[in-house]
Amino acid sequence: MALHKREEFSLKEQELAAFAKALSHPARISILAKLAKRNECVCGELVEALPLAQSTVSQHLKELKNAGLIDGTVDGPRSCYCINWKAFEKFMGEFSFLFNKLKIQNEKACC
Amino acid sequence: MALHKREEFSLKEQELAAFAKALSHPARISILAKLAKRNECVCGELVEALPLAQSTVSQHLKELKNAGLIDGTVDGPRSCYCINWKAFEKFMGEFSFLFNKLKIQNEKACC
DNA sequence: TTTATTCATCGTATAAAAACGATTAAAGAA
DNA sequence: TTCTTTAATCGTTTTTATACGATGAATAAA
Repeated sequence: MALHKREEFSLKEQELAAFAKALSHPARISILAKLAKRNECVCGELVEALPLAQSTVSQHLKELKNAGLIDGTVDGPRSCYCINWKAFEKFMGEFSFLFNKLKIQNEKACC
Repeated sequence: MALHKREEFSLKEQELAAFAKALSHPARISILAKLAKRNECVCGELVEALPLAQSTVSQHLKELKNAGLIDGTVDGPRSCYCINWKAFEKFMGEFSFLFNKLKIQNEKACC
């Protein structure tokens, strides 16, 4: 019985988990890094640079887009993607808030 | 054919993805947050605080431990867990390096 | 108009994750 | 020793993720 229970957690927890999930595959990390460096930007370039089929890359791009981490624009027959820095900063900030802040208060070992 | 291709990416990309994967479930976010706040620390307390069965919580703890994000100590019949801040900082730093640094250079929109 | 090119989507197959109950192992209490 | 408590592990089921080829839609070129 695998009734998933994601909904039974707080919205903040679900949001952070969803963000992390978008980053949880090396292909998506690689895509984001390439977009950050601006070497590749168009879908076809990403396909060439990755060891995956075109349909698979397209699928990963869709997941990143659904998570709000990238934006896509249609440029004729091509699709161009770029990082949504605002979303990225938001999530990184929330992780820092949730953990780093508390870290300072609880530097000593626990058990 | 789902021959997974995680190995075909760089080690750094695989490491970051593995870190993100550990954070990709709200239950694990919740566990980490509780450990950070030090309200709960012992496995049994976490089980009470979460809407999951004991075996499921134990499984999530194991994943966090395998990812190096928490440490566990046996205390008699109990198990006590705490966050590995060093690992946490390492990964957060790498994400910042990979994205935030480049962000400064490429503030303008892409496409 | 016809033909390529580019990419998203669909359908499908396999692998991994998530969840639980049952069992096991180890420590403490009776 | 026997019983209880605590938590890890095992086995199983269901859901989700990953990956690809094939198809389709839209633009550009011939």
